[in-house]
Amino acid sequence: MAESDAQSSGTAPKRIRTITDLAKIAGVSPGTVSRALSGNSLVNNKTREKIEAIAREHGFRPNQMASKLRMQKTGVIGVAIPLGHDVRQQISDSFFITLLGYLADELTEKGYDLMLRRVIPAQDEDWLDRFIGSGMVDGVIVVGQSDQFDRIEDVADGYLPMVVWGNHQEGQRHCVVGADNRLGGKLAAERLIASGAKSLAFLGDTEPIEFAARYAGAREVAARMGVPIRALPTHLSPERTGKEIAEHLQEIEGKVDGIFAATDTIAVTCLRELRKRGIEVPGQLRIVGFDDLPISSQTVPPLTTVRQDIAAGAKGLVDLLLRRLAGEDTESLVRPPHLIIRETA
Amino acid sequence: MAESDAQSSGTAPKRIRTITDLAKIAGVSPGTVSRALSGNSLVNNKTREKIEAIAREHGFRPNQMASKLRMQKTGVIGVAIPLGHDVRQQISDSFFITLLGYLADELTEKGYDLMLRRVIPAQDEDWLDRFIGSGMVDGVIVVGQSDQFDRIEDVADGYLPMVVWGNHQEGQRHCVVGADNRLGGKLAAERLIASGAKSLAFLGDTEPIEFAARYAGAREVAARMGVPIRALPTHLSPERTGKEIAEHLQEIEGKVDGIFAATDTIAVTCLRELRKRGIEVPGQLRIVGFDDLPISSQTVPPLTTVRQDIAAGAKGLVDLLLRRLAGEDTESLVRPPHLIIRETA
DNA sequence: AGTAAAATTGCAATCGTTTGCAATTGACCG
DNA sequence: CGGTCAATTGCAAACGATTGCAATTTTACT
Repeated sequence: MAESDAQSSGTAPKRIRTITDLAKIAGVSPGTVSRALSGNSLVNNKTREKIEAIAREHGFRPNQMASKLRMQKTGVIGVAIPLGHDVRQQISDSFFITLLGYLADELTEKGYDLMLRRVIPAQDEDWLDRFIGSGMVDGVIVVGQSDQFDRIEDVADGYLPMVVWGNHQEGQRHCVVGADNRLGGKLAAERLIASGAKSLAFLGDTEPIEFAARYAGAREVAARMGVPIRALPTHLSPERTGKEIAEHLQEIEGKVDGIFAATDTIAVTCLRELRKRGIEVPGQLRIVGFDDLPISSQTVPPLTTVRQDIAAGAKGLVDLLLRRLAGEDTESLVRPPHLIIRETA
Repeated sequence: MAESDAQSSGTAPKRIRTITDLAKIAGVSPGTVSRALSGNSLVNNKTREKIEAIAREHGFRPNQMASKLRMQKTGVIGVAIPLGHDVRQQISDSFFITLLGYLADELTEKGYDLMLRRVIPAQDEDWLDRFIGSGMVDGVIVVGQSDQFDRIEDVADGYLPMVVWGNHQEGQRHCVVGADNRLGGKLAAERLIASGAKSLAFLGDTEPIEFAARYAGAREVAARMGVPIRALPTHLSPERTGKEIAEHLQEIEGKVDGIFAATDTIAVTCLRELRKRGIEVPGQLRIVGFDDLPISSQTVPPLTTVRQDIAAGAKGLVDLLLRRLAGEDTESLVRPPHLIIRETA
């Protein structure tokens, strides 16, 4: 059966591109087509069926841009990953990536699409305003505060539908979801000390606010227990991390016997360097990580770590965001982390 | 200077929401504002500066929905991840996730935004048409063919700007980027045999077309060398994988001495199960993985694997897609994988 | 059959930008 | 000073869907 075309017979040759084309074919007005296709309105069943049939046959779908413009909402949630400290950080860090996966799940389930944007604040001061003001998204989830805490704070007052993954600070104005990093740091330090460490080190960048809090928690415990602790700064890009850790290990050999890694990723790399150097874990040196990534249970020996529940975190982010979209001014959600004792401490 | 309006003093109370508001304040027409803000057009420098100043001051940004509607392009590339076989597969599989990270990088760099959509074809037959026809994206990258080869083929003829990550088959119509899986399979089998294996097994789901090709390559080599090979089907969801592999190992104990894992993720899990059972690698059993994920160099012993260059793959996807957006009908890009010899085979 | 009420449909304005074309302004030259 | 030409600007029609309101058709009932 086929199309033919032009002035002759059969079915319409021209593709249906707009609701108006379809209306013409169906012999009704565009308004009716719109109502029929959106389902909910009051349209005669027979008309609706006819319209739907035509739409199906021609594979027609209403243009979303037009629809969204008219409806003043996009059905899209923006997810921004600011890469403040270390440009390649989060992309390779399975923590963020895993979180992203769960976010996609949750949002999809709630009927939202997800627009992903990596931002390098150093190159684009205005990233957050741009993202929000773009009119492309109904709300924003920021994954990781990076070094952008202040910028996020600035925006928070004027823009309700934003939720941030990260650390919570007394009196902050933006809504965050995250683990209690300070508590996590305490748990880690306590465990290291309990398993015999006499001198601690925090391995990782202490700039990012989440990490700073972890370190602070560890310091608090260390101070209370009279154990020394030092920070060993590390970048997060996988290429540099290995070398840096090796250097640190060289330097602290014999002086430190308990390492609290800012991240499981770092802990795993560290574990590998230790093996290279023939240092026994946990015999000579104890390690505790943070996150409890899937790999962490698979290392040799399996990693003792502080677990944050990523799936629950994602659910929390989406839940709060939806409530904010509905106008509610939600509180932050800080979940307690849990110590997972395996074999490295 | 200043705005006046309302009945009193200072700065304008009403927010600038549209280009027309701004035009009114600047005392020009909306058209001029549009031109000024888009930069490229012919507008008097002084006018432009004035307009830009006002825009900056009020934090005004043109509505993207309207702009995109008018311009008939969105600046967004859709990335679809079909979860055909195993719903939780890709989300947890670091391969896809890593690829996604690189895609985000590449697209951002080219000035595109990335809209992520997980699809469960079983629940939504129409996913690809919907995504394409939504008018939300200028082009589509499909990450993984899953079991949707045919559906993708169907669409390929009528829709140019689509590129797929996956396996290439003789005579297929859609443009893919991917590794030569069959060759990879051959490399793996050759290596296993070269390092002494006398009886092989392929560990992983053989349904997905990429995996099937890997298995086929291995079978070809095995046949040529007169070595038996069998398939041990596995799911990819991390919760089930462990148990399944354990069962397989139980069953094949002593009968198989070379395992080709469909994926590094599977290989790593397998390695762990082998350790549990006290089987020596590569002494009693050899393993080769596929992908060369970051973890793979960190296992104990480090994993021998077939490497596909994910970053290059992402670059290829984006590059081809952009060329297709420009109207070119590009060929598929199949890159040779490389054997990375470490210690498991 | 006549009429009121209910159910459908059509009309036309609207969402906020972009852009071809025409009108205006100003500069420059003889 | 008039005229020509280029540089700026304004006008108004798109882009394609949604929706309040009014007009029309059905249905229901007396």
